Amino acid sequence: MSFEPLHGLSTPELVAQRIREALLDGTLRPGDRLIEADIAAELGVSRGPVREGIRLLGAEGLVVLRRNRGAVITSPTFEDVLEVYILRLSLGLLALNHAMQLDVASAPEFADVELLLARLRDPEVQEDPLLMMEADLHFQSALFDLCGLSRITAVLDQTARDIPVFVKVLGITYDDVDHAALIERHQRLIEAVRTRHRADADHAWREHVRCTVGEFARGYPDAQVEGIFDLPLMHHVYDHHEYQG
Amino acid sequence: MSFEPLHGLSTPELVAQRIREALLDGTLRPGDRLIEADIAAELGVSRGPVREGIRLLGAEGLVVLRRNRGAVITSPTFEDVLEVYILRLSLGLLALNHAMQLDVASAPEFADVELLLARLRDPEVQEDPLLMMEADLHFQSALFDLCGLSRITAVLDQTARDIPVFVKVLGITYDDVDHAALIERHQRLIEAVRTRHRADADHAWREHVRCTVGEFARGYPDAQVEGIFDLPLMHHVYDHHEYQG
DNA sequence: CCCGTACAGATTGTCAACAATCTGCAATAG
DNA sequence: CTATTGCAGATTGTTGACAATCTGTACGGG
Repeated sequence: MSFEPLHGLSTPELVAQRIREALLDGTLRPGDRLIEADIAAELGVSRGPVREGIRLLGAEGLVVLRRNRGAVITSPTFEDVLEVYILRLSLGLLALNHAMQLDVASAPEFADVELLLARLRDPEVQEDPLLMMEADLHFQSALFDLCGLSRITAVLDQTARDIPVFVKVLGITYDDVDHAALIERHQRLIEAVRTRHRADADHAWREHVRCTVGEFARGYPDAQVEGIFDLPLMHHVYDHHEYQG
Repeated sequence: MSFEPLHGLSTPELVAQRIREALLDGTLRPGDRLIEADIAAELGVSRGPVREGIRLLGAEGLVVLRRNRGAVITSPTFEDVLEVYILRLSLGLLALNHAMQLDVASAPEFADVELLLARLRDPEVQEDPLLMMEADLHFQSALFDLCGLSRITAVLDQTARDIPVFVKVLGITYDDVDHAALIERHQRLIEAVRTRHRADADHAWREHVRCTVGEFARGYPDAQVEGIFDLPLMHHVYDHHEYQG
């Protein structure tokens, strides 16, 4: 047996999903307005759920909401992508560290994480860059969930939903990514978490973010990455122990 | 002249605000259900705006939403408070660091931050612990806003809204806080940002969070703070430069 | 006596109509 | 000719009614 939960998504979530898809296939583009009535008519529902769905996207930062003036698709810049990755770098390290303070290797969820990593090896997934990116983010999300800090994982998940849209909308090319290297990094990451080797986990996650952003920057015309990751995240510059007591 | 913006809050925001206030004065308590129709009747509006307001609180983590089953006030634990402060510690450091990479001392907003700090010295504010806490968080919010990273400040602001409610609901006592010391720390923090002395800013913010949490832990019966801030945030344990290149 | 089912009340989800607000354009005054 | 004002259309905000779903209780079979 083992059934899927019956209704996966509520109507507003479905609406939000549809709009995200429209962004990914280019039907909707930055600057476009979202008219509640039009979307409602198109999807065959009333304005209520559509309104809620749009608010969901607003909270996510995918659309800008202005009172009495409706919703407009955001026009993200490469700096937005950088901000998202700064968030993911920092909160990812928090999540990993806290996960390793628990006995996470023996948790049943840990097996799921490994399953999701295996999916990245599927040639069919590797075929489609978007699919690959989504599978990658899905893996990362499951890994971070192990820490059990719901606010932190909520923020991480939010950024994860933004990434594919931003990449698409900004026209970032990421076709020539080295899948083998990516999987190798993730393998090291997961192994570090299992054995609770914090230095390795820290290293692997930093490296992954650095590589991903570097890859994006390569495919993107005018990227200004310096001063973001190289000029350190500040907490790292100065020795932590200086501040004890 | 110079008028205030005419309508400050939308109806849903007003509803959310009212519910927060009800939590702060004890009218609403953890585990209580929020019935849309009841609240609507009480506030003299229809269910629509009330529904939206409740969703706002849901996104904030103040209520738990379950499909078709309504909203229930969360029953936070002290660990929730710790998670919030871990987030604030980490993201605060990011925000400060990025603010100092800009020429922030000459920005007009910087003067506002100093004004908000001055408010903490007002004896009338110091009288009321809740007022003091809100003024403090307001100051911090303005300070972090200087970094110009909207996603990061959005998360910080969200946690700031949670804190007073969590403290009240958990029955945390914080009456005997040393106001002078708090202001002194903030003064050092603001000075460090102005002079772009990153080590000092880093130190001051860490210390503030550590003191605040320590204060809460003192007034709270069974607090388990160890292993959260002392077992480091991970990024700090290992030298950053080890990973360069 | 225990378990599963059927119902009734309560509550959320959805809808379509109405009111309030905004935007752009045209008319008007200076 | 430029700037302000007033309007019409478009769109969001709000409302009350209706539909779908959930919760708890009472009933009936085992």
